[in-house]
Amino acid sequence: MPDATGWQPLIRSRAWEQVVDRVEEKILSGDLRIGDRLPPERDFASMLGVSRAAVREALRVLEAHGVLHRPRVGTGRDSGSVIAGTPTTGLSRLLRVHVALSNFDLDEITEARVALERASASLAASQATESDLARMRELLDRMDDETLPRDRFNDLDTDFHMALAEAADNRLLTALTTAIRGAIRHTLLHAFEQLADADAVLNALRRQHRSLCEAVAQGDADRAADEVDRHIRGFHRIASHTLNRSMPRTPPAC
Amino acid sequence: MPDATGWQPLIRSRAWEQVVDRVEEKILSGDLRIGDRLPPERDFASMLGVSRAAVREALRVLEAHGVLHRPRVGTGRDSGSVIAGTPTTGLSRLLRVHVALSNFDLDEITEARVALERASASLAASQATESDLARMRELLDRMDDETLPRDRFNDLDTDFHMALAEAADNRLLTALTTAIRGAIRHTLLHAFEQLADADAVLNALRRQHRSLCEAVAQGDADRAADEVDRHIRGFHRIASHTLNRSMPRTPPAC
DNA sequence: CACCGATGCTTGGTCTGACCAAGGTCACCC
DNA sequence: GGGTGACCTTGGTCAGACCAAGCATCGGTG
Repeated sequence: MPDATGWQPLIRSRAWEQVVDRVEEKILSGDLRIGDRLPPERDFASMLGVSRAAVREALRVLEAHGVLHRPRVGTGRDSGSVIAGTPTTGLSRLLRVHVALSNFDLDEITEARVALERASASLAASQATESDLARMRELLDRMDDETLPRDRFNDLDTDFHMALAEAADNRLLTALTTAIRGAIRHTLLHAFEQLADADAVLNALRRQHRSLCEAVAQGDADRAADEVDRHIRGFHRIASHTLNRSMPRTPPAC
Repeated sequence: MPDATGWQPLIRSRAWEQVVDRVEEKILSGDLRIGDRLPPERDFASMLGVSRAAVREALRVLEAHGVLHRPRVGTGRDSGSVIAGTPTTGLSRLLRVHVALSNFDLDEITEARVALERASASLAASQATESDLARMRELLDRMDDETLPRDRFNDLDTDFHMALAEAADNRLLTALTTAIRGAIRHTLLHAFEQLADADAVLNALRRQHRSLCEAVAQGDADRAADEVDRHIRGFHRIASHTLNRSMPRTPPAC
């Protein structure tokens, strides 16, 4: 929106920004696809008429967004900077740090998780394959181990929810679910470790997972959505209660 | 997951990655908050024992993720790199480029939109303020203008959906909705411009918006969710049909 | 002929040092 | 007192250099 005078100051875009834009243009227009290679940094720099440093800063941005693989040295077939298409890592990192900056609190995240996972659950119910179900059941079996350390349980829990998202066969839902889950991993783990009545809670989680899994297997989309909804909100209630007791206040800024 | 031998190759992390990690640690631990300043690049580099280039590459990554404001030169109060907390820009850019890389197709995106906006709509229905409703109605009034160019209509449509998300008072839902909408802005605009029976479609959209807005105003969460669901799926059906006719195939890779 | 090691090229990772431009500060001069 | 110009700080950019890792090639050795 222009300001009152209709004029706004020019923002000179920096060299590396223009490099990012060029690459993104090529991707948007379909010129660059997953697996394609960008020119070597030195060549690319001279092609674009900028310094190698500018190119490198641009490549770092693209890599951080999951657009490029970690570059490899040498002359091999996949040496250099290769177009990737792995949004999850960047997405997760981005969400995690913004969660830490308290742009998003746990209530908001829970609400979004419920929305996304309800959708995953009902899609999964209508189209999960046998191998999807087998994967989910295998994870649940491993979670039944009473001697499992908390962090392993938490990781398996994460894997289960990711398996559910994958069963929905929707990569965006999967990526968002994975990213959000990754972003709050530490928070959840902390909650797990502080649990007052841990065994009861863990058993409740196991029962809810089984029941969700059953609903998916039976193809009951509505029940699957409701199960995952109750499951997430239930644990969130316990977790936020636990966390509030152990960290009553965030320390004030200096 | 470790490989069969239980050993996996070390991945030496690069200098700039360690810088990013340091900054993120400080954010995760609460040491750095929104508005705080990082040291000047030169000082920061010598503090961390790396070159200025490494620091700069790290700052670019953080900036791309919306963690830092665009740095300002000079000695002013907000000169240098300031912690930001603006996830939407980075999120949108990230999603857009991954949409272009066909990591996500329009069906998947629509499903995710429906999931997120159903949640927004029902939350909004239960807690929208008068000013939220006024904002939404004002946008709808402006969309009634028959002479509006298609791109303006599209932008107002976007604004309406963002206003809905904001009425839900959940910043994560808002950020995700905005980012996804931004990622498919061009696609939707293209669909708008290719519409066969444009007036009929636009009028249908207007009716659906009004009816959604009414449901929110009446506090009817379930109806609001269903309205937005039908609205999004309906337009998606038309849009994908239109787009398929105008661009029957993506050209094969060379 | 098959195998293997040395050598050299390509490529990313890093650092140093330099210059420019923009924004602020402050002392000096009218 | 007010303007103004010198100076400092800070990011933006570049050139050039060196290192280490990965590959390819070639020549020697069995």
